[in-house]
Amino acid sequence: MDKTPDPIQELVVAARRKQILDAATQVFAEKGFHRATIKEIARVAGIADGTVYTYFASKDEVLLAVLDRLNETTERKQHFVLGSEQDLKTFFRTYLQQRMALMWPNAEVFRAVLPELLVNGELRKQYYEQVVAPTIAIGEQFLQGQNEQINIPLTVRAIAGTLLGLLVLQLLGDQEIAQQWEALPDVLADLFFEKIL
Amino acid sequence: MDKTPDPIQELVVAARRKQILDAATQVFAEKGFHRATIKEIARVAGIADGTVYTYFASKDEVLLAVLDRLNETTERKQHFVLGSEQDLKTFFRTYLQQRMALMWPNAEVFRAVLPELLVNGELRKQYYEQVVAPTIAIGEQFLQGQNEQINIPLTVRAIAGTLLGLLVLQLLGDQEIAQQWEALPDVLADLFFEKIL
Amino acid sequence: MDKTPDPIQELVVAARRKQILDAATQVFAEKGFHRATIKEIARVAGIADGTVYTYFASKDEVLLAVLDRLNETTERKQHFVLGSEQDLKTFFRTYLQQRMALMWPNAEVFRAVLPELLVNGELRKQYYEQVVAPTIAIGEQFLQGQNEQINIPLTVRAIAGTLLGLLVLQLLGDQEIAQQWEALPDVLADLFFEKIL
Amino acid sequence: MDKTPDPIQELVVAARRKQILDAATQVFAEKGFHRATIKEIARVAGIADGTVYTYFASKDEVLLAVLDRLNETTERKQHFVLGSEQDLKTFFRTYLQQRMALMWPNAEVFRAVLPELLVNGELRKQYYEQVVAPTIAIGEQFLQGQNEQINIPLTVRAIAGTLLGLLVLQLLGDQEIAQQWEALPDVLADLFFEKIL
DNA sequence: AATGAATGAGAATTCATTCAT
DNA sequence: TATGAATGAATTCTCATTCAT
Repeated sequence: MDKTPDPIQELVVAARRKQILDAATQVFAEKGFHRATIKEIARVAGIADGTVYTYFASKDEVLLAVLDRLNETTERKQHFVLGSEQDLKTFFRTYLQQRMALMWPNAEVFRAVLPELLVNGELRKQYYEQVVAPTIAIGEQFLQGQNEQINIPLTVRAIAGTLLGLLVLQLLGDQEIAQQWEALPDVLADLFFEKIL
Repeated sequence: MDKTPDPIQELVVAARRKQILDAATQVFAEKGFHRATIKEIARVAGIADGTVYTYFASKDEVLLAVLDRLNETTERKQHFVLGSEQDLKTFFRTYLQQRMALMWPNAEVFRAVLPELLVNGELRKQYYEQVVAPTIAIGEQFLQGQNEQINIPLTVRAIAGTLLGLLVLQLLGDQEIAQQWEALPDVLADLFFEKIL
Repeated sequence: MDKTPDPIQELVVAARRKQILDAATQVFAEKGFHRATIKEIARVAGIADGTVYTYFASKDEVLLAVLDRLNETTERKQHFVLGSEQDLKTFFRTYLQQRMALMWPNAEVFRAVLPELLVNGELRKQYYEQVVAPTIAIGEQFLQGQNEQINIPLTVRAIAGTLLGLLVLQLLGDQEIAQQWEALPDVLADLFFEKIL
Repeated sequence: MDKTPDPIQELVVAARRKQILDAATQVFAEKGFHRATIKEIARVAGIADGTVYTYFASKDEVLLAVLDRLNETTERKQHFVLGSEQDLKTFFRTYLQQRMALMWPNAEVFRAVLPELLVNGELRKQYYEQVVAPTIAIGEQFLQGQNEQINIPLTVRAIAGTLLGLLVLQLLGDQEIAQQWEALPDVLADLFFEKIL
């Protein structure tokens, strides 16, 4: 009586979900969560309005799923980095490159998600615990033992904040960042590890 | 038929506008732009729904005005800094202190405004030109001639981004930043001007 | 800041509520609760859809209010009877006349309300406690001491049920009852108090 | 091209219809016609949504069929009574016992069907002609010649109404009737045939 | 025949905006 | 000018029904 896990069905379902989430991501990014309508998401996905509700219980769930997918991408690829260790600056630059390779392509998703994240307490909490806090924790572990003098929590947050802030700046319309983003890892590595100022 | 510029009237009008904008700022910050209703803004302002439309053409205009007021505050107080010059690090720390004294109290307004800024192209452009671009320009002027080696545009954006990113991190629920924000100028000055890592 | 009880406003509000409830009663009676739409109720009331929600929080509340109004009518006029006492049969006939004078004009409201009453547990409970139970209780008090032999609870329910059943029969399309309803008090008085069968 | 009346097929079809009608009866009784969904009826029947439409043209048809089945049951078993005749009171009590044995188990079906009956003119007409009118006619025949004084049509309707009303009272939540329903035939026989009041 | 995903019409509800008082 | 009731467009979500597999 229960769900027989038909592997073909699962593929179809996964494909449909992806189709809807892709559409939702695009429409959210263009219009923001509230101005986006199920009608338009369905239109972009090339399906009927009602079909969205076969795969997601509500518009909120669609947003959640968009967010989840973002996390999954982030999490899955994060591991590569942790093994390779050299001097801190080189490591940092490599880490940045990878981090940014993940963030930048998803910049537009961010535009879609950040607004709700800022305003929706429940969502925010979930995102902070699942994505932000772990990232910061990793950074804090790294700085542990590096330098006794520094305020580790704030320093880590400053560095994480720099990446986040640059992303937001770009979303706010800054062209320079978009154009030179490949140069950013070097610039930031210099900024944080050399006495350039 | 022309507008008689009655100075008393103007005062009354200004006071009413402020009353509405204060309420709007608060409600936008609590609920975000879309979830905020004119009814609630009016309620918080202690006036009738319709009265809002005597002073603002639409809900969008109210948001615009909230944003404008934020800009004005920022701009007006920005000048103070420019005169006093000492060594760069000290100056930077002082600058940060002032900048943050402006930004942090308005953090919640940011929560309300940023989502719309990210999503509303018109608004975004206006904000970028009026607030972001000038700020960056000032930074670029400062770095000009400091150090020939560095990528000035990106470095300035990185520094500005750090502030912005820390603000967003805080809005995303980070407690550490909120608790230690007074320590931030020192931490950042060290991070950028000393070789601490 | 709170509600200033403006007597004129209250009249207007009461009139509007009545206007909506009249329309709702009619549409509920014609189509039943579920098939009735707010759109049609508003149309019959001669107002816009949204206006209904100025006076009632939801469609359910409209039904509740229709029901309440039915109760009020019933309660208010019930008192007349209780004082006048003669022989039981005469009293019963008089009581029936009054009861039916209340029920028959509201027959169509019943058609509207009964379906929901049968299906909606919450509503049903409220209706039973507020209307049915008190009516039965009154009947039981009357029979108390009349005749020791009889099963008072069931007898009272049978008599009340007869009235209710005749109403339902009529709602089911019986013409005879509708045509002769003025003869019913006599017929029932004979049926219950004379040995006619 | 013609329909081949395969007897085995017919059995299968009949079994499926019963399966669906049983499920529908249950779900209608629980939730009422409108709140019941084809999805749930199918789930309870253990089949797919679409399959319902292989056996019934629409949700309305399912209701019709539930009602029809109710009628058939009632009609089929009604005949037994007509032969056995004794004194009227005894006969009446016996008749009641049988009638109630038919009605009470189907009380919950009534809850589902009555609302639609009250509201749906077509259904109502059909039900009245097929079930109510014949029952009343039988009663009228019985009273014919019993007593010249009485208003036969109304008296019969009163008696039938009593049964119907008691059923509705029970559906409205009355516990007493449900608990004592076996005593009802005696109570009613006394009420109608003895001068107890 | 059976399935159940897809469809899309339709319903309740919200809320920015208008306008008579 | 201030009011707040009235408006009705727009939105989310439901569910009877269809139809390709």
